[in-house]
Amino acid sequence: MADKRALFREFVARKGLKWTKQREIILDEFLSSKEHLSTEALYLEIRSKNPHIGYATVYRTLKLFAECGIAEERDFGAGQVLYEISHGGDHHDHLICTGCGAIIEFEDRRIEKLQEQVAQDHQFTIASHRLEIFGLCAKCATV
Amino acid sequence: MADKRALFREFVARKGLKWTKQREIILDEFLSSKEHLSTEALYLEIRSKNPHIGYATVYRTLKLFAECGIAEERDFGAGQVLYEISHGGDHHDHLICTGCGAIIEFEDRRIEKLQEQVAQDHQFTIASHRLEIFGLCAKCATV
DNA sequence: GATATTTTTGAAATTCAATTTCATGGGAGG
DNA sequence: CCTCCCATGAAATTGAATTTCAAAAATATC
Repeated sequence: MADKRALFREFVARKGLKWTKQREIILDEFLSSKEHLSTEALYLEIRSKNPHIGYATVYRTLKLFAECGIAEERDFGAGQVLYEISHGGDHHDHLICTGCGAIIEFEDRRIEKLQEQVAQDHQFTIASHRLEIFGLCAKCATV
Repeated sequence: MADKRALFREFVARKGLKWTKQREIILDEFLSSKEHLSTEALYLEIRSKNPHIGYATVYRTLKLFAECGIAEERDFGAGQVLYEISHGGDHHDHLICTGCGAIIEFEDRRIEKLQEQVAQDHQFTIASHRLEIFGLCAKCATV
């Protein structure tokens, strides 16, 4: 994760922005998290350790992460955007458990290929895509 | 489309709701539209012919359409929900032009099959899914 | 290392669609 | 008719996202 820290520092420098204590704290907290977090959730997490950091700062910093490329914004239609750590260039999609909220990532080249074919059939140029499968994970299905 | 009208009337009766002039007008307007409409857009369209119908009524009626099954709610992440007429049981996905906003529907059984396979690999039970491909349509790509 | 310059911060305000409230109006059965 | 209960629509509320603005902090300049 050290490289992601470096990436963000470079990004901040390149854009003529400033390196602040808040950005460092938010970056560390974000990179050490494992889940898909909402701005609110990350804010609360940070708040518990650093009561002086405001929501707006977390919000703006997450936007910067996304712009920089170390984070990705995901809208699963639950009314709030979630941020996840960007895992390099390989695109992945999601299985979302409507029971417990768990989010499982997966990758399938065959599906991607078929998408390209569909796009071609419609003379459509792909910029991005998202595939989300909703249902129940193994744990929730047995309850 | 007459069958969809019948479906909604049945639904209204079954739920002990009432058949009103407003619901009839909104239903007709919705069924005669061809595009993916936001509540706001449908409201404005209806408003131009029937100034006495309120936004809340259009909003609530679209919700009823969705509950009844003659409409589907789609959230393409553009900040507002769009409604489309439900085309029977066959699921379809979308190509969304970020240039002109055009929405192209497509269907691909092979992709669906692969999704089922992925779900199985993760002991995941599918309830629904959505696949959206963003990019440029033929028209916008050449500009 | 003091000062000027520019960005950042955080509390509060604003936005915008979605959703709810509530008093009034309107169907359907008795 | 009349009574009950649902529907309507204007306005209020919600909730997340986003912006504002004055004070504070970081970098550049001398």
